[in-house]
Amino acid sequence: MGRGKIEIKRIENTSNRQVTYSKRKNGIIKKAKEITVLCDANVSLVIYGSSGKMYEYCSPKTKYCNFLYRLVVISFLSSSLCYMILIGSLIDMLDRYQRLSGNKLWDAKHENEIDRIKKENESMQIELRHLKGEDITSLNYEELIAYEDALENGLTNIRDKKASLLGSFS
Amino acid sequence: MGRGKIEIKRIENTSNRQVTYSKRKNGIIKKAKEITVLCDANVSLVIYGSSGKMYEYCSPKTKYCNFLYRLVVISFLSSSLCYMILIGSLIDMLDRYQRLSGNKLWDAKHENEIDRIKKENESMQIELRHLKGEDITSLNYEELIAYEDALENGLTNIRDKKASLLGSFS
DNA sequence: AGCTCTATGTATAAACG
DNA sequence: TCGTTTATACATAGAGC
Repeated sequence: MGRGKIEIKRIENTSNRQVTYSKRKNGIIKKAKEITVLCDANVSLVIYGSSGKMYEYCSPKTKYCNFLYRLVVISFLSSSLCYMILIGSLIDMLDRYQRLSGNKLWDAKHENEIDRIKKENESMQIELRHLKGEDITSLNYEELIAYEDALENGLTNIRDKKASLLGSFS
Repeated sequence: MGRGKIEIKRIENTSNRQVTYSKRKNGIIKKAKEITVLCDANVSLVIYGSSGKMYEYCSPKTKYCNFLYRLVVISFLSSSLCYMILIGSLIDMLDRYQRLSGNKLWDAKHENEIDRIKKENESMQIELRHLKGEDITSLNYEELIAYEDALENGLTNIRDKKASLLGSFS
């Protein structure tokens, strides 16, 4: 094009590549805007180069697509790292998706449930250790007596059961 | 352009609009592909017209952006309904996002984690009940002996501790 | 890095099949 | 509703600043 036709392959010269990128990026965005107006179309466009700077265009018409407009992706490919910054209504969008599709992607209540169960878990673990006589230095006398009673009671039950099992053999 | 300059405003003639849409859509997609190759850029492009049929392009380089490529939006604007069908790796992408950003949107592992903790919880509950001598009808002789040992051991530890507490008072 | 210029390659509006 | 054609408008590569 222009002063000379170019082959569609990677432009090796870095500065030429950058210049072409900038020009063509503007060109595409312009075209995207035009087709939006001319044809009632909906366009979501995200372009980003190796600099990490991102440009995007989203036609205003389809509000349910605007999450694309709000999706900012900064990709540092050179360092093999990819950061994604999602702003705004992604969660809303996912919520909508879940409602419409019936697919359960994510449940805010899970977090609470996990917390609750974990706490339950922890206290049971402590009780178990206490019953086994471990970690009992922090216990006071009353607590020790309570555990002693529980253990004696359990022992009695277990021994009764044992005896009944032996009895059934004879 | 072409045989005559056109103003950038909605093309009222439906068939002309459709033709222009089709041509320009192809043009934009071609440009998107070109800038991808020429400039090492990453492009995500979604276009859809009033017909509801959607076209998209996503440069292959940035796999972390491919969810856009896999995001199919069928929008029935005329009926004020919006269906979103998200295929494939959206969940993976969100997971990656959460890891990289530290933002907790949702955790796919929650479900598994809850299951795991619940099972742990359950087995501890059973063990606790057994140690207290409850629900022991299903236990066999060896298990009873194991519990008896554990209880005796625990009782010894608790009694020792009790004794040492009493001793420190005198 | 960003702007202008300009020759030239492309995209495309309109027309036709 | 599709391709194909073609004249024309537009985009842009390269150069210069």
